[in-house]
Amino acid sequence: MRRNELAEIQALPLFSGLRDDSFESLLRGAYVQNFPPQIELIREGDPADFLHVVVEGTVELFASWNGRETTMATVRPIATFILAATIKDGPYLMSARTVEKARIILLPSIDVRNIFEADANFAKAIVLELSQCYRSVIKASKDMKLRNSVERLANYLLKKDIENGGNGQFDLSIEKRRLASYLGMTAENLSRAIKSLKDYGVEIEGSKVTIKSAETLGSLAKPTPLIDDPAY
Amino acid sequence: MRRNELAEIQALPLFSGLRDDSFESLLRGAYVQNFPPQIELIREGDPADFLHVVVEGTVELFASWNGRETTMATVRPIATFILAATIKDGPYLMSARTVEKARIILLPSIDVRNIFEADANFAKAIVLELSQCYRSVIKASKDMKLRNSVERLANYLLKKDIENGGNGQFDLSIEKRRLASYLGMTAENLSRAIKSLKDYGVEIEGSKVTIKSAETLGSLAKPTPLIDDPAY
DNA sequence: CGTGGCCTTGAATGTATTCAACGGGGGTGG
DNA sequence: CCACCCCCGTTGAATACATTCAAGGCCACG
Repeated sequence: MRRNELAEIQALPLFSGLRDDSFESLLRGAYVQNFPPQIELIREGDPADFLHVVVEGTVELFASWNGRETTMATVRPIATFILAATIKDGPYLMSARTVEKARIILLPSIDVRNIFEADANFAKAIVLELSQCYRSVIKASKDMKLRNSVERLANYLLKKDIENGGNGQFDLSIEKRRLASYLGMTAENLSRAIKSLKDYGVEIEGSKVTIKSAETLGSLAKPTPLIDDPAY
Repeated sequence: MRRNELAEIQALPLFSGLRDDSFESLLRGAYVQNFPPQIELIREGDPADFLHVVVEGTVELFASWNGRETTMATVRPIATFILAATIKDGPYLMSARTVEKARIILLPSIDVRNIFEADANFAKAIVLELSQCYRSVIKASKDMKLRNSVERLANYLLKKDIENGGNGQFDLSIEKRRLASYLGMTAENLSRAIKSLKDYGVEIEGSKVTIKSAETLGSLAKPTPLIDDPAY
């Protein structure tokens, strides 16, 4: 494990409050791995042997049933996934695969559970992390159920614009077919959604996005912190 | 508060491990209230002043945006809701209303947070409860995204059948319009879904449900613990 | 006996997916 | 260096799934 990564991990809210001995014993069984794109990391139904921490790259959580598949969430650095399964010692409810190449820390679930039992600070940190995860899923679910595809795209673009300085010009740093999946629609449908946003002053050429008026786009998107603010 | 309720509350996984002094101070600020049907208990966006525990009746969690509304979950005794908002001291992400008349315990969030800080056992119990809530939402989300309305109904009926002894005869103890909302569809659509299940040996007259062959219905429903088992 | 609510049914509409076809750009191999 | 090919993105048409709107039946209740 790289030295600066170690510091970075210890700085994570989830681990920052740990006693030194807890943190050490957690890392003793841990290892880091680099994965190429499109590798399946875990499969739903399997026992949750490791808590995963995404240090670099992007991971997609998805679920399948009866030959169908749907994207549930996207995890970017630095964040954990399948914490709940680890804690409950239950099976994964979702599968995960890398989207871009990714660097991931694997912490044996048994260690996580042991330290959770022994170190009250860790238990508290887990509560906060879990609350965050829970609320993220709720927000994603609201986005999916309450908005149609054009509205989801509009809100996504507004969010990205702000992340990139809010000057109405930024790069879509993601393949369109992945974006489509991320937004819960087909690639074809995304094409049409992009087209229909022209009326609201959105221009997308290749990966270059131009929003002529955030006001106008906002009148369609109607963003709200109760869905769109990750910190809420 | 009724005496037997107090015992019942203390028996909840969430509270059973508490130190006696913690439990007492938690109850000091608590109160119990009876609500008629269709009362709005909390509104999304409001600060999370109380942790709610449903002792009796049914509560629906729902979310709104831009004039639309969708049911997110249904809470039945004995369970808590909005634990995550309470812990994070954040705003509610969902609204809640009673469906049937309900008896609910209200625990001031500030007390919950204080005891969470002071009593490590409580922190652990909260982690388990939160994990449970999280996984429930994931399962509900999978049900919604991976299945169409007929399949959701089929799985619902199979589950209810088992709850009622699994003899293929039971009572739909819920209004159809509510069931429709619970299953994420309109009342009209539920009517049609019921009709289309006739081919699979399902007969619904009024509130009496008859499943001629759980096998046949199962071939359509394809239930899986990764979506349908609440204990998973 | 009337009335209101719940349920059902039909028709029209909307949203999104599927299937098929095509264009263009980047990379590879000749 | 160029031709080829593959993959991504786009577009159109057909289809699937679900909602909306309108109307009518049934039952319980006053």
